[in-house]
Amino acid sequence: MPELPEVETMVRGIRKAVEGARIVSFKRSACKCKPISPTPEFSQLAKRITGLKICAVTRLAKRIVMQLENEDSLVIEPRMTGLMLLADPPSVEHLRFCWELKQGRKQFDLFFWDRRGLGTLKLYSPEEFEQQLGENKLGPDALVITQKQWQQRLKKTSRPIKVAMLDQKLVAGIGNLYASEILHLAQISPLQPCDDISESQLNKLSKAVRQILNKAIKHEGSTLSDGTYRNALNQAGGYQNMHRVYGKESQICPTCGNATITRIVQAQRSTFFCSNCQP
DNA sequence: CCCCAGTCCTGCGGGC
DNA sequence: TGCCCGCAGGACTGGG
Repeated sequence: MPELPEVETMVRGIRKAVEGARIVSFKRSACKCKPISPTPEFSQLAKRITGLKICAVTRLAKRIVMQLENEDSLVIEPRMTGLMLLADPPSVEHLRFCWELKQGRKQFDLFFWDRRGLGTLKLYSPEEFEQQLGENKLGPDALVITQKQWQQRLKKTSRPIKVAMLDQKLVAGIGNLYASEILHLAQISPLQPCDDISESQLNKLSKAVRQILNKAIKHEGSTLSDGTYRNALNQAGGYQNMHRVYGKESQICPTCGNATITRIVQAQRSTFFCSNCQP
């Protein structure tokens, strides 16, 4: 499921080809499943972006932002199963949108593919962008947040740390999979109340966040057994082979070799941890 | 304001 | 063999 590392991999995978390219056409795919409705509606959005140059492709938390030459931003949120691809998508039936792009003499396609269709596509003016995705809507990016900021933000709440880490207003970019992996490396129980976390634990946490996310980026993200996540060239990631706790219920903890991994449900989401390493 | 449960969406796997 | 149900978790919404 695309979290920060997977979205960063998508951005890096399309950036070179897409930055500086011009949108020749924008098409909606006629798949049998329920169509994704962009904002604004498709024909209006198509009219507003056709012919424009894409100046920059960046990541904002778990979103992909394509900055257009007229200052509008096209924002893609892959959510659970969305992919941005330069290569042919995994299947034709879940292809959602296609941008025909031209860079110099080269013409090529950029695809948005999404099996479950929870992904979103939105076009924002600069004012709308600030209103919808400004600082009060999203916390600091997980790769940039400092130990001091963690401390200031966590002391304000008594929620369990794992639940708070998924709150995008508190910190942006961490999702369910990496939250478990980060807490395991930091040796912190997912149940620990935020306002109860010690200085030395904060230090471990802020280091573990960057360590896990950077390593996951290096390995181009996690492709789970359903095989959904792919990079821009439709290739699987490699970080799933390095998971220590996520999806490992009842298996021996690879860190301590003693306890077995426990699965609990927090805020309706699975959490995996080792009760020995993370007391 | 804070927090939680419910909702969207599709494919898959288990139970019968 | 086929059907039904629950589950996976991004982010948003409504209500306590």
